[in-house]
Amino acid sequence: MALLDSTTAPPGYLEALNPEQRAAVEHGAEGGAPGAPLLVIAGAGSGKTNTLAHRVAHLIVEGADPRRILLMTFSRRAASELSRRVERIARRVLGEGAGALADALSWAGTFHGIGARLLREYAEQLGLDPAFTIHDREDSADLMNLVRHELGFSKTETRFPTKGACLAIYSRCVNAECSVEEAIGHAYPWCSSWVDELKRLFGAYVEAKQRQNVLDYDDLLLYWAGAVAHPEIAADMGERFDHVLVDEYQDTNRLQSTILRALKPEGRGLTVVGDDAQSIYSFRAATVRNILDFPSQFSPAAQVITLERNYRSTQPILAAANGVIGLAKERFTKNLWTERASGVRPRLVAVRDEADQARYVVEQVLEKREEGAALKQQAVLFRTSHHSGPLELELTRRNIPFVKFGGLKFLDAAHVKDLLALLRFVENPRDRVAGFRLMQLLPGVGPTSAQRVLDAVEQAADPLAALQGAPPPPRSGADWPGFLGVVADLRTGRAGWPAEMERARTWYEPHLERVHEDAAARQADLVQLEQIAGGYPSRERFLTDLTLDPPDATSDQAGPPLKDEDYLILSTIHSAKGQEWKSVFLLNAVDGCIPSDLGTGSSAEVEEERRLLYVAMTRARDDLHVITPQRFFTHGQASRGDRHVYASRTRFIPGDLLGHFERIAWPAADASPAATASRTLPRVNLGGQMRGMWR
DNA sequence: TTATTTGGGCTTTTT
DNA sequence: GCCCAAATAA
Repeated sequence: MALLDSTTAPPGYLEALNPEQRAAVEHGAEGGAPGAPLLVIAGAGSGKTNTLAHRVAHLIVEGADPRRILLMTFSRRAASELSRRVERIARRVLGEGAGALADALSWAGTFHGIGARLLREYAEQLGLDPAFTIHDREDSADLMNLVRHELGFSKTETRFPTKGACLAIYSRCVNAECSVEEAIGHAYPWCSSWVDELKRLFGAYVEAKQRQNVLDYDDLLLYWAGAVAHPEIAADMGERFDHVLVDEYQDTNRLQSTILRALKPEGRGLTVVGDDAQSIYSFRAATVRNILDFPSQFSPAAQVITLERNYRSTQPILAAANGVIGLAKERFTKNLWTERASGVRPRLVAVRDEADQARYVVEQVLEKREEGAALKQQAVLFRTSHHSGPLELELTRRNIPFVKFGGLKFLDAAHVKDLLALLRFVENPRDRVAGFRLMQLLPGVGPTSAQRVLDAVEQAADPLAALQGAPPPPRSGADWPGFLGVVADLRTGRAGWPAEMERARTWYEPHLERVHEDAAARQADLVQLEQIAGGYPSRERFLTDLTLDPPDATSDQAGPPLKDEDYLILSTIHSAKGQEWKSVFLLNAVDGCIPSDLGTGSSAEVEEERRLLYVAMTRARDDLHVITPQRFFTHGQASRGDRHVYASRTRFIPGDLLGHFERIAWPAADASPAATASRTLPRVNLGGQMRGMWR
């Protein structure tokens, strides 16, 4: 590789890198000035984060201004991890005075977070009110539903798509930059008779958002792309950043690539990093074309550097993972290799049902802990959030602390949403979804009278004055002045932030007690929310950051576990991206779960499910347990019912790959009739049976 | 007009 | 098991 012929010895802090990593770090970095575009194909466990951190630190050491570096990652967790590492490296090279440098790395975050920041900054030029509030997915669905009702689509002869389906189609149009017809495509065939209505609905949805001064997730990218479609704005924005680095590029969509190209048309100073074998977000319109087509978008073409040496997993684990991805229909990259020899193959564990699966995991986890592996070094991964249900029960019963990533979030709880709606309504009184939710908390106020008040508010030049002056809903009684009072108090901001959280909570608590039976537990959540609020400088920052980057873990305890506490990690495979653990347990490695029976429609979907299994397996450093329960109890029956179906090993581990695994049955073979019986029963189609239950 | 009940349809992954 | 819409009760 021509890049490697640098004649001078590397600076000390680059010595630990292998030649390819070093090439990626040093590419076009002389003097810290922006160089030619670079694509780094980084296989799983190939030291990607480390390389990226070294590249950023190296640029700074060479003289680049950290305030002029834009660093976009997939989650803010990844962004702060990266910033921390950059700081550590820079500090080691530049000495203690470097502390301020990493703080200056202020443009590190997700695409959506950076978009929100830039849009507020450029709001005036773009004709936006900088006080816009941001709707999360549920808020967006609620607004879509309001518009759907207004247009009369909720009572059509044949059923109109649900709010969730409408929003999903809309979102795909925006993110994939395609038409409604294309978005419906094969993913939503049952909606194809509604194309004209959907277009009308989407038009009205956009108008509603604009009247209310709210943006949804997609808007953060869409308005950003719209802004940089104007060359003057693109030039101005692009010039603010000498270097633009994007992580997990395989999971970006067309809209994001449009933004990047507008910011850096020549590709100068542009670095993207990713691995097409780990592309698992196509349901969010991510496309591997972004990474595959990147080099040829520029002339001369971008330099490509491939990292194939894996530092994470033992050789047997890697062999099994390579075997799985080797069966993929299309392969664009490499086989990973490692020097981490081991005689222990990954385990393929057959258990009778999900309860045994949970017991197996607990037994193994405790055994590993006895051997010295902290719980935090061990993770249990699964395809969908509810797959961990039986395990969570078992962990709770055995008093083993755990934290779960993915699936339902803290913020999705009704009481948390209620309180946030109040803050958002105060921040932006035109936000109809917030107001609508809020007013209906008052006894005697339903949809009709809430709408009436909101109509008055929305049209007024001064919405808050209009609210205070609006005729009270007839049956709202003394609660109405109480509501107006809290809104007025919070609006003046006299109490200051975060003290106003307490004011908000005091107002909400009586309503909480009336509406919910388990008020005590929910109150604890709100106290916790108040603590989180204390970490933010203002109400606006709190609301924005919380919607763009919600706390993504839930645990069995009331509060977040303390830093020094030990707990087991439970995570969806999607949320496990970029992470690694000493031991990994993969639940439900059976057809119907992986691949999900919903994801077997097209070959592209099946291929993505295969990559999902690959991602899960490559998270493991030392040992990997792939578990296949044979019997699933079906839902929709009394808890003591015994209706069940049988599942077979995932199609992604066919017979010829079994040699990569140590196959065991657990509990160790005994003569119990159930265990024997299950092994002699025929294979059946789990997905088909589950669907058939509802026909 | 609001609150509650009932019946039918769908059920993933997330910024 | 959850969401939604229509029906029914207060």
